[in-house]
Amino acid sequence: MYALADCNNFYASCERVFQPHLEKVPIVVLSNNDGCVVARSHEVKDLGVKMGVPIFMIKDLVKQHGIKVFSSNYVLYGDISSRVMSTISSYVQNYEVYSIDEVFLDFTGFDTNFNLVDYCKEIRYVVRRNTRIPISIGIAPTKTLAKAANKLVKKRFKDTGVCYLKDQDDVKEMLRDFDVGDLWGVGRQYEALLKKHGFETALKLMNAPDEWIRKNLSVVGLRLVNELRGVPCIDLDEVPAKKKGICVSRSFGNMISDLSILEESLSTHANRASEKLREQGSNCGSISVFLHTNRFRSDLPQYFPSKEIELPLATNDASNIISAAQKALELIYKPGYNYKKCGIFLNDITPADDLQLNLFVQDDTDKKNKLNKSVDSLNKKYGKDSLKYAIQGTKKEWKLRQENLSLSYTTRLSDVPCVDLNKS
DNA sequence: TCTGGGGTCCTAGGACCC
DNA sequence: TCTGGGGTCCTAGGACCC
Repeated sequence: MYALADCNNFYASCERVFQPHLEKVPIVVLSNNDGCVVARSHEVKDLGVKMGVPIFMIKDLVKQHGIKVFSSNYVLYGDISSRVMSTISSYVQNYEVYSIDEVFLDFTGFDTNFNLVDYCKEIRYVVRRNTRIPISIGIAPTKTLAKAANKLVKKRFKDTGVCYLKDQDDVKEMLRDFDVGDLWGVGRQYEALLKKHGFETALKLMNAPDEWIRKNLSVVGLRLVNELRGVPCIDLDEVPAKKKGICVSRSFGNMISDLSILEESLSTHANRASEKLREQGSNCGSISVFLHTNRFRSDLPQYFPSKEIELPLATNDASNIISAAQKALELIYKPGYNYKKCGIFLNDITPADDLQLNLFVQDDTDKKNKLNKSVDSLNKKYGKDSLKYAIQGTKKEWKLRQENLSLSYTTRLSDVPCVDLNKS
């Protein structure tokens, strides 16, 4: 048995933790740069606001219903997520943190000793008590079915918050009118294809012929169908795998044409990317830099260049990666365009302790390692970018738009809420 | 005026080897 | 007129996830 626990309207719920007066108020949280709606409280969902709509398209609705709008505050969400995960993980030996707001639990053997529904109700209660975050839990014999069960909670088991598919009879019963497009692993393309061929529900897909699935949805689709049949094909990944590629990119608050400002922004991304590389103990063998103009402005000239640079020695050194990024940027930069976004990819990732030397290249890795280690520990102690490279600049003319950012209630001392005991 | 930022896996096809 | 039978590796593109 597996369970999937997920946080309801996670980002929106996080904003409510320290502003409880927003409990019944409709709220949305926006993507970076205050662009699109990425989280909605249930009041907003009821108003018909879809996931991912640009906020400017619903500004009338916002005004009319007094929707509270938040910029995304990933520091807050990340911290609350780790509190939720640590509470849940105390109930089970093996678990997989699948995303910022979801965790798979391995309940193998639990069903003989526990009433799983009661057990999960207790988990829900304690998570809510410890963190104030509401969660839903789906339980079933495979991860795909647990995902589906979790989805069913919101439709049919709102009051208990738990849905348990004990055996294939439960599964068949529940999947009879489960939209095939709501399954984990069925996106827009597959949904259209499946419905065109008469597989409108999860139950119909479960009974589809293997050859047809293999041919049209590849082995990934076949795994999905087998999981629906109760045959586990997707393992629990307890240790997150090392990234095979690392990307850091951002849109700019405003369009930018000036090379020196692009350099500041790109080197900040390059620096961050090198930090991610060091965090997982890897080197990269090549980098690639890209620029984007604003694709929604059809009235302006468009330009989407990118450039890959191979490094002489695999590295995770910030200065090496920043200077390679700068070189690439100079090769693709053209004046006269209004750029909206830039970013860097790190590729050819290898373990840092497994460095292939080059007869013709001086290896100063040890020296660089010492420097990076010092910089990383200073930034850990004093806060992000306390110590940074001069090319990153200080003015941040390229910074994100974040007009409705909440405080970092749990991670910055000056933002910690105060309680006046005399008043209460 | 205003439209996010990350990732993974699989397949087909081409280039190459003997 | 007739032109084999194995492989590997890489890349681009397309599907998916949050």
